[in-house]
Amino acid sequence: MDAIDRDILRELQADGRLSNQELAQRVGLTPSPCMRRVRQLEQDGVILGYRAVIDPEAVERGFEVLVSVEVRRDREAVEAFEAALQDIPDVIEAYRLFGSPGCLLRIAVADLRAYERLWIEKLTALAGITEVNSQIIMKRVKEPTGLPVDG
Amino acid sequence: MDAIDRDILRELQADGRLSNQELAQRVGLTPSPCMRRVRQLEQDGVILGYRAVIDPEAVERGFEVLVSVEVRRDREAVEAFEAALQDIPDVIEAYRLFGSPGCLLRIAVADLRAYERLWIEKLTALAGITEVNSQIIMKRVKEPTGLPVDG
DNA sequence: GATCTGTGCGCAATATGCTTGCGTCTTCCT
DNA sequence: AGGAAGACGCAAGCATATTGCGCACAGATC
Repeated sequence: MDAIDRDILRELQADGRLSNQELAQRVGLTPSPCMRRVRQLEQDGVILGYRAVIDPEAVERGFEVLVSVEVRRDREAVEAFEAALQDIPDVIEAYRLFGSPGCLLRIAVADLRAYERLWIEKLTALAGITEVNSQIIMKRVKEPTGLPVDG
Repeated sequence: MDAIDRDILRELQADGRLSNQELAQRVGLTPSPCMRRVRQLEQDGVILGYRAVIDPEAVERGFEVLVSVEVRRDREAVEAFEAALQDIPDVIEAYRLFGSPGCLLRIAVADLRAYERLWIEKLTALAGITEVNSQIIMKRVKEPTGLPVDG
């Protein structure tokens, strides 16, 4: 993992569909060794995959909410809760935290009405929960644009 | 935007480097119309881009922290704060919220030591802040794997 | 109910880019 | 200083992307 590899990571993070030729030119290599490096990075698990980024509005997911959840502090409740999360597609992302809240969910739905329905039908119905606190996102201040690659 | 378009979005979200041939086969089309649809989705802004997903551990960013920040409630302070965030690469993602906390940051650094340095050098140094609360992520319960595409 | 029109599919040909084997150079270790 | 391993660049063969064209289907109009 040298400077060129890091350049490759930066470029592919910005545009995952860069052609090998273009990528090679940008990092100062010819196509052959460039592709070998990419393959190597993929095999080593440095590059986990490639993903298209979709506009949430276009697929009716423009309304995002952060939900703090407190779960009863016993193993069964936690495991059941986390398993249940997997089956709610609206839950985009979930973290278990130290301290309070015990868990944070990021949820994407169409609008406030859709969130109300999700809240009443799914979230409050989850077992072992002692507290639910919804916070609507006013604005995304910084877009997740990938990890910084130092060096 | 019909059922085939949604299939395309699902497939490309799962693997953004799918060849057009393979993609066409999966959604039940021949390569030509399939590529035309993809181009259209790109032009319409439904597909915002493509991105390689990198293992945070491999680039020294395996230690993630969620930071709640309270900012003084005046326009200048908020704008200065949000502008300052843009210049801290360790801040991967930032949301301005209704209610409390006023702002939530997701931060990725190498380890606890690196976070301590960031905290003391950058976070506490930000102007207009009234409260900073760091929460270390114990576990990512649900991986962000893209948006669900209904239909 | 027939015709017209617009939209979208599939086919085929061209061009582009990917992929692999091989020779050469550098670098590091002994 | 010599040897070996790793990485680069070149070139050839091959897969894939890309474009223009003809055709079929659906909706609207008369």
